[in-house]
Amino acid sequence: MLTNKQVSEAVTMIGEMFPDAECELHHSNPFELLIAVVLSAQCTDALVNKVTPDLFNKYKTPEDYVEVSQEELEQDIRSIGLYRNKAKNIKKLSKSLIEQYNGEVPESKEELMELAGVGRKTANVVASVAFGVPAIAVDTHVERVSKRLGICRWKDNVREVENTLMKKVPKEEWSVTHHRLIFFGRYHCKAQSPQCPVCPLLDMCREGKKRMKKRQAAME
DNA sequence: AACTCGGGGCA
DNA sequence: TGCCCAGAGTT
Repeated sequence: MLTNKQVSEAVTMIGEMFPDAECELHHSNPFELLIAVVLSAQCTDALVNKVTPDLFNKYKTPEDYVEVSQEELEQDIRSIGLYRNKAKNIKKLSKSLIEQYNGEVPESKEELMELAGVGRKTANVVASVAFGVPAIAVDTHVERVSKRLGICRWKDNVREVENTLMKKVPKEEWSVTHHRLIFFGRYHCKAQSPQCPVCPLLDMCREGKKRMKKRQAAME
């Protein structure tokens, strides 16, 4: 397991690899971000960014989503997949916003997680990106790189990965940490093709060293 | 813990 | 054309 000092070194090095790591979803306010992150479940941000310009041009407020028919909303987000669930969740979530929060997006992770279609990851992204709440969103990228590097244990569940990251990274760096780990996982430490031979973190990476050793053995 | 929802993108 | 992508809800 990496020490706190090693984790902080790793995060710094990843920061140098991705100096402008930040939320890639198009949005201009907390409500749009919330919708974009809900839509992004189980699909790529790039795909979500293809539908949001038209979507946000058509729907400005929670009322707009409540008033539209389920079928019409489904058609508007059809290309991202899982569209029936997502359309249903967005209508339900919009209704909750109107009834419980005067049409505004709540700022706490706990309140966000009560909303339809909003789980741990989505709540953390919205809270941290839109409201500056300290949080580390653990998606599959963050989970994978945390396990490969040895920040946490292989058998840890999402909650444990999140807790370990929060323990090992100073609170004021949580938001940069989660964006950097996401970029690192998405573009470099990819699920099927980690770029170990050219990785600046190889020396401290548990999985990377194992893979390189295997590679070496295969060469001989 | 396992299962379901799903079309886009790439090889 | 088949595999990979990537969370939340339900049972």
